[in-house]
Amino acid sequence: MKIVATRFAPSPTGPLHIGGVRTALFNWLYSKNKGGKFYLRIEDTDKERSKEEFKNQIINSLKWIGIDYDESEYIQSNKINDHINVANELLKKGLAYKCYCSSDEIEEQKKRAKQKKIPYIYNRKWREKSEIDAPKEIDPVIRFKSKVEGKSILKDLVQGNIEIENNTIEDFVILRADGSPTYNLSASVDDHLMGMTHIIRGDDHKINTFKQIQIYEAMNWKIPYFAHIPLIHSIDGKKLSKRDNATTLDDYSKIGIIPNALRNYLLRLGWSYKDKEIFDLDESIKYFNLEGIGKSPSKLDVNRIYSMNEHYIKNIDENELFIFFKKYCETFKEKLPDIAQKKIKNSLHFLKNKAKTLEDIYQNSKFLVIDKVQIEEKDKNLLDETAFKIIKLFSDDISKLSDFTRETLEPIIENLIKNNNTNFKGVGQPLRICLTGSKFGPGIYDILCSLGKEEVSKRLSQIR
RNA sequence: GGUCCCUUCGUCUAUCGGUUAGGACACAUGGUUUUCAUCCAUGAAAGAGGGGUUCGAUUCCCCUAGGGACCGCCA
Repeated sequence: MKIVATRFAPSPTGPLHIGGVRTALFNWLYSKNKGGKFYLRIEDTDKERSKEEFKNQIINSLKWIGIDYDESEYIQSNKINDHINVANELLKKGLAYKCYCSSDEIEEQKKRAKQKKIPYIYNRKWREKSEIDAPKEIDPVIRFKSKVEGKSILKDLVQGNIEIENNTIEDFVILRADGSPTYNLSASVDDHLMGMTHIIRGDDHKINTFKQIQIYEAMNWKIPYFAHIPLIHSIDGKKLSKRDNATTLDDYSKIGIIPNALRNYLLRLGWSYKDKEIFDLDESIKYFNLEGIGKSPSKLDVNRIYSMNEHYIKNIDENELFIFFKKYCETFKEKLPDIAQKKIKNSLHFLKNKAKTLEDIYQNSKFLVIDKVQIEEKDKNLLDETAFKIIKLFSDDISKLSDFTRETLEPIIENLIKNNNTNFKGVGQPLRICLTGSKFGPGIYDILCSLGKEEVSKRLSQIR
């Protein structure tokens, strides 16, 4: 039994979006599950639109979410000669032919088909025609001789058997007039050369698969297994496109989504394993299979990405979380000074409890590192004379404290409540406002202990 | 227009002929709490419609409707 080999084959003509990442993830997980290989192939044969920056973005996205690939990226344009050779071989075998139709002629036929509302399909005009009749001024394209009779069945691992009449597949171009190979040729040749056993890709490739299988058959190559996964739709029910907003990984990392969470979300979008929702990396690999992939397209739900993120923020190891946070700040906010890092790291255990994203942690941590407390205008009137009195008393009380912990602070606050005939809010709220500038924030003991005695005294003394 | 695919709560999904159709997110209500959250409990919420097959259909088949993909000398 041959070792399982899968690949992800994006074209670097735009930023990789979340649907592509899911395809990559499924391929990667499948090969990991089977102990196989996973490759990245950059399909950069569209010279006009392929950009180095997109290639880098693709590679970085995969890296960010934790998908690694065997060997180095396979650059399709480096293999063009192999593709051309196959085209020539097909030509020699009589399984492909030169077509001398001008683009104008083809366009004309398409237009006419549209007017008559009949499906356009190339009329195979040059399939049997002699080249002696060829117009000199036209560089021919090479077309593949598709089957014209009978039916083909694709045994799809996700969709089941798909049957199609062969005459609906036209004699597709495999070599352009300029001699360059087209997608269906290049992809088939590369997949064969790279030894792919399983091709897991979006639903939108289904018709291509019928073409590619014919190339395999013509060349007498072993046909890989195919699995066409349903597409991800945006909330309006359409296929995600590169032109949609907020669908690249960068967009999610920018708002403070962590890779583990997005990976888990993407895994469960269109795939399931019983009722299980949370899959750590090892579990993803252990349980992933093709049987769990659903047949219907699924909609992207940002809400769920947030809640998944919240779950991961609250549950992953704090050191790991801090590494994500640090990286996040460096990339999207500011490089944190060591002292700020230390303070935040020590406070992560309570900061994370109010956070859905790394951005939230960043916002929540601000009170720790500011020089001077700015009290929000709307909260100023909450500080009345009683409040100032209590703050003064509190300051006096803690000045005698050698040990500044929850245990030593609790009796102080309880006494204040009792002696001033108030409740916890009467003490906690003014303290919180004076120390953080807002009436919202972490628990009062978390604030006090994370700031420390000196900083608390300093901030309280600066009031008024 | 042609070909192909899909259809269970708002969303992601479980169910592989017999279930009070389950879970998760979101939502609502209540509780805990020290503000905001968290957390806990409870609730509302689904088989597109119509025919078959069957003792029995969400599940199998057909039709209709709706949605989607593809129909490039792009990938």
